[in-house]
Amino acid sequence: MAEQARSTRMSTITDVAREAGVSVATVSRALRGLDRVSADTRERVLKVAQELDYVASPTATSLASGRTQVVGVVAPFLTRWFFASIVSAIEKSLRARSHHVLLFDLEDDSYDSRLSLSQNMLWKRVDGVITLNLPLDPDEVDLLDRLNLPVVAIGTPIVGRPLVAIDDAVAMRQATEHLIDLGHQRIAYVGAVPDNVAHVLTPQTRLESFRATMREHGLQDQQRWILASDWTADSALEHATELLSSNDRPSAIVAASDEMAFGVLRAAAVLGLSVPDDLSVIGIDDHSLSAVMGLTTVRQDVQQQGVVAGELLLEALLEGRDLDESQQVHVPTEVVMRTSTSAPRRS
Amino acid sequence: MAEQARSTRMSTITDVAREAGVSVATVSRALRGLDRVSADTRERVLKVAQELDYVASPTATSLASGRTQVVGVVAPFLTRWFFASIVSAIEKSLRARSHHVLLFDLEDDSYDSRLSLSQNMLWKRVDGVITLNLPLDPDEVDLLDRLNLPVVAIGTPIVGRPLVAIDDAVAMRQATEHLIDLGHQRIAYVGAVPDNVAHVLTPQTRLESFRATMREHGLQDQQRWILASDWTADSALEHATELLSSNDRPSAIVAASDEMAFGVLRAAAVLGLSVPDDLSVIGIDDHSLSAVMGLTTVRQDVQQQGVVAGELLLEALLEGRDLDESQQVHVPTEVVMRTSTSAPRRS
DNA sequence: CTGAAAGCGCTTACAG
DNA sequence: CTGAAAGCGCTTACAG
Repeated sequence: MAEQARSTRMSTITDVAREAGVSVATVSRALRGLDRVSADTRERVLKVAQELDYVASPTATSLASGRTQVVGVVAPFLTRWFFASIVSAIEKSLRARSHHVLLFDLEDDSYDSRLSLSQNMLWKRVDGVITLNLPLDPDEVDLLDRLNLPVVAIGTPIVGRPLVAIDDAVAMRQATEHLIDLGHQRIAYVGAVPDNVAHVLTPQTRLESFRATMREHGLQDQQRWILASDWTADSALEHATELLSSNDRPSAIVAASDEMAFGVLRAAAVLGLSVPDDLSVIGIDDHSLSAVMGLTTVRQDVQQQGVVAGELLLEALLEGRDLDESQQVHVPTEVVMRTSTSAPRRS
Repeated sequence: MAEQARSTRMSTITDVAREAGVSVATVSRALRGLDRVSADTRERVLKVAQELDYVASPTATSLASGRTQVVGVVAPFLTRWFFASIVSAIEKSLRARSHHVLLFDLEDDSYDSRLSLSQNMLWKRVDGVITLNLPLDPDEVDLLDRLNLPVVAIGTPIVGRPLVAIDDAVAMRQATEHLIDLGHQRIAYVGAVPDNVAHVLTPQTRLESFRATMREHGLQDQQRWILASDWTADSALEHATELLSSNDRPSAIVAASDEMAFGVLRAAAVLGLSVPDDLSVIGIDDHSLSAVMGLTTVRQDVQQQGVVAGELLLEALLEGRDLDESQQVHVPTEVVMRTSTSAPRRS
C-alpha cells in the first residue's frame, strides 16, 4: 500500500486519514503536534504518514492558515560579497526554523537603476521581508504598510522598521584612527559617491565620519584627497592611480570598503609603490579575499547580521512580537591588522 | 469604494466580481486573458480590478492550478563568485517571465559537508528546480524522479537531466595552450582536489585536460608541480608559496579558477617575484575582480549560463517541452589576456 | 460569452 | 479526545 502510493503519486492528508482510520482534522492536529490528540492516535497517524511518505502541501497549508513560511529577501544586487554572504546566512538561519527564502534581486539591466518592489512580488506570497541595504522610496514604504508585512532592514534603515547594521560612523572612525595611531597624517579617502545616490546612507556616513575623525585629531582632509568611486574595485583603481601618480602623495589611504581597497592595492602595485612602506591601505568589511591580500581592515560580522535579522523576523512571525523602529541592533566591528598598514616612512 | 477596499484590506476575486457585476469565473478568465470573454466585459473587469488594487492570491492560484510559479535554485554554497553571479542571472531571467526563485543554500555549518535535498523542501512548493554545480547522490535523484519535477543542471551533470555548462576540458586547454604558445615549458598547476570530493567532476576534468594538453605538446607535467587546493584563494596562496620558494621554480602557473589565481598572484608578490616577468599566471572564470588584478584568464559567461538554464526550464513549464539528458548546452569560453602572462624570460 | 458548482488540500472553530 | 463542516481564494470542466 505504502509502496503503491509511493510509486504512483505523493499522498494527501485524506490518504493518511483513511489509512489510519481517523478524520483529516485529527491527522492535521496529530501531525502538527497540537494538544487534544491521544497518544495512541497520534502514534498511529505518525506511522501511517511516514509509510505513505506524506508531506503536507505547503500551498494548501498556506491558503488555509494564511501563512506561507516564506520570507522575501530583497537586495539591490547580489554579486557583491556583502550581499551574497548575508543572503547565505539568512537562508540558513531561516531554514533551521522551517522557513524559506524567496529571493529578489532588484538590480536592473539598465545600469545604475533598480526595479521597484511591487505588490505582486509580495502579496500573499511571503510572511515577511528582509531588505538588504535598500533605501526604499515612499511608495514602497507605503506598499509595505498596506500589505501589513513585518519587515526587518539590514544596513540601510527603513522608517518605522527594525534595523540590523554595523555602526558606519564607528567603523570608519576605527579605520581612520588605526592609521592616525600608526603616525599617519597625510591620509586620503576613497568612496565618495555622486550626488544622485545621496539617498544611500552608508557612503555619506562613512565619509562624514572620516572627516570628523580627521578634524578631531587636528588633521586636515584635503578635498583633492577625497576620491570618488562607485564602490567598485575598478573605479577605486582608476582614481587611486591618478592620485598616486602625482608628486604630492598621501602616506595612507582609507577605502570605504574592502573591494575598493583591492583597487587601491592594485594601483600601488602597478605604480611600483610598496605597501605598506610607501603607502598604507585599510578597508572596511573583511571580504573573503582580504586575508589573502594581506589587507588590514575593519571587520564586520556579516553572518551575525543575517542571523539577528532572521531571528527578529521569526519572533514577529512565530511569537507575534511587534516590530518597530525602536529595535536597532548594531553589530560590533573591529580592526584586523594585516600587512597593508604600518607606520609611515620618515621623510 | 475603491478607496475603502484599499485602506482596509487587499481585495479578492469575489470583490472584483461583485463590483463588476459578473461571476468570479468570468473575472478569472478576463484577468488571465483567456478567450471566451467579450471585450466589454473584459474591459470592465480590468478597470474594477485596477481600482481595487486586485492581485490574485498566489497561494490560492497555486492550489487550484497546481503550479506555483516558483523555481527552486539549489546551490552547494552561495558566497563564491560563480554562485552569486549565476543566481542573480537566473533570478532576473525568471522574474521577467513571472516566476520566482526559492533559494536553497546547502552549505552546512559543519565544514566540508552539505545538506541533502529533502522532500519537504520541494514537494508542491516549486514547479521545477535548477541545480548549481551540485553532484546529487542516488537518493536525491530518486527524490527528484518521484516528485516528477523538471530539473536543469548547471555545471555538474545530473543523470537524465539537461545540462548547461562550459566545456571544462576545452577551457583548461585554452588556458594551458595560452601559456605554451607564449613559450612556456615549465608549467605548474593549482587545483588538484582531495579524493573525497572525487564526485565533483570539474576539478577532475580540468586537471586531466591540463595533463593531456601538456602531453600533446611534448611537455611533461611533474607531479610535484601539480598543487592541491580546496579551490579557495587561501589554500592556493599556501601551496603556491611553498612551490615558489624552492629553487626549481616553474615559469608559469595555471590555476583552475580565478580565485586560486589570486592566491598565486599574492604568493608571488609576497616572495618578491615579478608577474609576468618572473612568473606568468592564468586562471579560469573572469571573476569580477580579475580585471582589476590584471589577471589573464579564460572567461566563462556566467550570466548566459543562468539565462539559458532559465529558458530551458521555462520551456518545460510553460510549453510542456520534455527535458532530458540529450539537451547539453555548452557555453563558449575565450582567453582574455591581461598583464599576468607574457613570454618566459630567457634564462 | 457567461455562470453555478465542484474541487485543489489543508486548517479551524464548533459540537459532542 | 474526535469528527463534520465551513472556509481559505482561486481554476476548471460542464451547461447553457
